[in-house]
Amino acid sequence: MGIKQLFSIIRDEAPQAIKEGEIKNQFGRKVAIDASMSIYSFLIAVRSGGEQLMNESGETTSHLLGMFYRTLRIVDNGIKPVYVFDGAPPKLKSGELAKRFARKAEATEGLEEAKETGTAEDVEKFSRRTVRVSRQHNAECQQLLKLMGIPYIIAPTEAEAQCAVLARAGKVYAAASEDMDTLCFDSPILIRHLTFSEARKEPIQEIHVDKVLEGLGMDRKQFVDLCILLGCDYLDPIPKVGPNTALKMIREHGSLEKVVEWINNEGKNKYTIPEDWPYADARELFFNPDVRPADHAECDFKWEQPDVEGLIKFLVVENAFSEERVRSGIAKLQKNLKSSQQARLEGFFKPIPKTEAEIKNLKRKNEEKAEEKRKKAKEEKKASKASKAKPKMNS
DNA sequence: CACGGCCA
DNA sequence: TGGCCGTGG
Repeated sequence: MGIKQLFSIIRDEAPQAIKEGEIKNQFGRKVAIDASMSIYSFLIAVRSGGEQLMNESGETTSHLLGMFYRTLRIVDNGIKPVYVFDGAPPKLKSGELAKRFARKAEATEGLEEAKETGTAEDVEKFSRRTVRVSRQHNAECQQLLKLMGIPYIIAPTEAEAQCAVLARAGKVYAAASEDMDTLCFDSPILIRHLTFSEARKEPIQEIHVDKVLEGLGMDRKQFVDLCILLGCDYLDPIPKVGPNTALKMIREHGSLEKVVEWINNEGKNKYTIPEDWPYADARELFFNPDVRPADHAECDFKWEQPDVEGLIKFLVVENAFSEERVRSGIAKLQKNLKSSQQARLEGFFKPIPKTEAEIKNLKRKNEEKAEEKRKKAKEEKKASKASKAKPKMNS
């Protein structure tokens, strides 16, 4: 899922595109978060004894707990999140792609089921693999966010694409996601690991798409083609094509059309394009996703006071959360909303006046910084090559 | 996953 | 102070 190995390519070929930092650096920023993806990871990770957390009626609460505490942490760091939910799965012209993938998903599920031998470990594995975000999970999280005063919007299709639209329009600073696909949808900035910088040791990464293209020496179309070649959500990968080959192919041939043509002729002894490989449709999904324009009313959002009684009723009464923890969480929401209003009043977020001279100065400084980074990165690359160190990197 | 409590 | 581990619902 997602684009495998894209991150390591960017790290190697366009290190200037990745800025690393801590969550404090994000203070005061608005970010768009792919809600459905977050919910999915909560359903998988928030467990006790291998089982999802539940309320007294036996209904899952893992997604609510994950979303509640993660959002609190984000807000507590002065970040203003807007959550974006998936709408319908993307419709392709033929609708074939979606169907094909639904079948494939069912098939793997069946396989897992067949393999299941009944040991506790297998059951747990199985239950994790068959996790799907349901309509109810989404609705409950939306209810929670509403009560928390945190805005959300529902995308026509893919949340990633909608996040990118918001970021491009400047309605948020960045799209926050673990999924590199967001870059294909042309979000200017992608923030990865937004939440787990303090908890784990890993830094927050900001990936700047313009720098990615610059470093790779590609235009956006070639970049998307590269991503498709690396294996996107919609298409099977081409056997024997890994990151190195994919990069080489796009660089040598310039486009997927040419790559396919080459494989079908000169390259046919080594590579085979999967039988059904509608790459043009996949590309179309990245270039013309079904999204709401940023100036649309549905893309208006604001942060509001939490509904204290509503939250107590929903989380404590209906879902067995600890009242004490919920109340202290609410206090954080109130405090941070107040302090961000205060900051605005005091002109903390006052836009920097951009006179000609200032812009020039800023540009010069950015150039210098970039140059310095490039130098440093080059040296680091040399050093790591010399020592043959293989940096570990997993998505 | 996120938190808090515990211990070195 | 920070790393580990149990608990949350």
